[in-house]
Amino acid sequence: MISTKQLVYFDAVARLKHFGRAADECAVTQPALSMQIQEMERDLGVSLVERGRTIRLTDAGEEVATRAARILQDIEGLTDFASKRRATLTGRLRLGVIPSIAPYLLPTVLPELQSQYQSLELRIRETLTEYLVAQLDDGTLDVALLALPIDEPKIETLSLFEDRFLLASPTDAPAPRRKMARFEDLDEVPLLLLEEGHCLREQALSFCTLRSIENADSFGASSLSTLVQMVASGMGHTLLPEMSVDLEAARNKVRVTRFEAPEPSRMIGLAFRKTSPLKADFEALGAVIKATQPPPPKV
Amino acid sequence: MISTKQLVYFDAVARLKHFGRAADECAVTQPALSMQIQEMERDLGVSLVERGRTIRLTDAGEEVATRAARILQDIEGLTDFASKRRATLTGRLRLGVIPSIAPYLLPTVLPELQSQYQSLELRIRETLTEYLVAQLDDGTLDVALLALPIDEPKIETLSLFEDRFLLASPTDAPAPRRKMARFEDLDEVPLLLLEEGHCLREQALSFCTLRSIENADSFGASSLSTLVQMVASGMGHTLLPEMSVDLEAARNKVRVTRFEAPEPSRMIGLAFRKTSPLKADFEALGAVIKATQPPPPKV
DNA sequence: TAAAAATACTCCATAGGTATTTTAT
DNA sequence: ATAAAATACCTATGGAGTATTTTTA
Repeated sequence: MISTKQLVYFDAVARLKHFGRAADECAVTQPALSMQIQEMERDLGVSLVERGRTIRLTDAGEEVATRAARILQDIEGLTDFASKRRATLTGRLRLGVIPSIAPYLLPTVLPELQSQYQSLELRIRETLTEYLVAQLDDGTLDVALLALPIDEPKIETLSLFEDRFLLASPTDAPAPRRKMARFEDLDEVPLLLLEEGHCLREQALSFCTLRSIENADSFGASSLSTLVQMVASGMGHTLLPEMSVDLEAARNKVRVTRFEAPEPSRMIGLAFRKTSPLKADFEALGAVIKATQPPPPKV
Repeated sequence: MISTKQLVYFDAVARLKHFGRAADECAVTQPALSMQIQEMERDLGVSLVERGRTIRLTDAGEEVATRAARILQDIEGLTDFASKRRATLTGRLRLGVIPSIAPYLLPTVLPELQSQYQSLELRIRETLTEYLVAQLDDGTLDVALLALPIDEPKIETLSLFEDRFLLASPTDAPAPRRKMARFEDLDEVPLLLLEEGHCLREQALSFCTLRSIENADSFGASSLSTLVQMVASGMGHTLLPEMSVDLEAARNKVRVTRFEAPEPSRMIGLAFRKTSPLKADFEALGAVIKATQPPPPKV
């Protein structure tokens, strides 16, 4: 089969009409180049060059030279493309985000990403952890931003930062006895949660005592926004991730209280196939996300 | 630089999504193929394949696969083109012919060539030997059909057949004493010739005695047709190449007589640069021309 | 005779093979 | 546990270098 080397050598001969100078341009000796041209003519079964004191391309040689030049351009195009892709976070990146993160982080993260990585083409998909993991698995997603841990053999994760849970209560509820909330406080009141499937629901429940679990609403809201509105209307209390507080507490009248140490929290991180060769890109992505977050809480 | 081998191997991997089967298809072992793919990724500086129990192309890998497939197609196109050109007498052939041959041979030769070599693209140029040789020399002509010998260091020739000269006389001239003409007959009559530059003029003169040369018209006709018309109108005699007799004598009233042995003749042949790699094609061309000629004279 | 390409030969890089290990599921 | 790719190591092909010959103009 015709090699790129032969195409390069022949292209030089076609342009310079001189084996010696073509060899110089290709940084090889004249016999080396001559041999490759002969081999190429043998492969093709056609004379490409008419040799004399001065050389000339045959009619077939002219056509082959044209085609060779085009092929070499395409190969250059290939390497150029690759050299652009060498930089981290370029090209298409399919990012999945869970619903309890997306509305709070993306508004700050996306502009930052676009400004730092102009050639990044982000495709965002927002759905539950379960589906994100399945899509990572079947290759329809490159990376997911969600709450850790993810316990899947094929999945590797990267921790980014802790996101504390705060207690959200109706403003018309009795004023708290302490400045800081305690888990036992939940025993006394109805607890509102997201619907089944949201990891936030399970995480919240994991901090509760048996009593408070019995208080939990078994229907569940379909979004944090709805949940906060329910709290504001006095239907009960809930746990809110800190990243959502600015947005959700601002537009609803709810009282937000931190818990006593140890404060409950979720770990936010990235998940991706452990076979993915894009780990470096995901680390860069993680750095950008982390940078948009306020500094970690002082203990 | 990316080699065609790497493109072939990667194309197989991209299609089959399996190193082992790709290696089979390429008739190499799996490690050999794996090494080339790794080398290609190193060259490009980009991961192309995500390895796991089952493999997957990266986004960059998909793009590279598309480009690679196209490049491989173009290389195939190149070799296909060459394999078509492998046959003799295909593609462009620039053929020069002298004026004293063209009108008599081409009408039979060209249809025969076209029927035997459909993919031959003939370009015909008709001019004097001197210019044909110069154009062979500077590469604007591939081969010329003319009268031999040609004495040029760069030019090689191929003899095809002898073309006898016959004596053409006005029908109103005194009836010849013999059935066969003799050179001395020319001493008695005015001799008409083509104008300067036509090899036919020099060839005719070379058969004549000093006496008959003095009879020669010093102006000269610009074509054989004109010359024969001049003979027909009684202005003198001339030598006609046999190949022209059917056409020229038929439409003019002239008496045509063969010479006694040794009959004067010219050798018709092909001329081309001795460096030309198309000699095989010229031999095929010569064979076709020869085949259109009547069998050689019996001695 | 001079310039250029072809040939002869030698050497080394590397592609490819075999055997084995590592990795992923 | 198994399938698949990576690694280690070795061999051999062939690409490239030097020196020389042949050919063309």
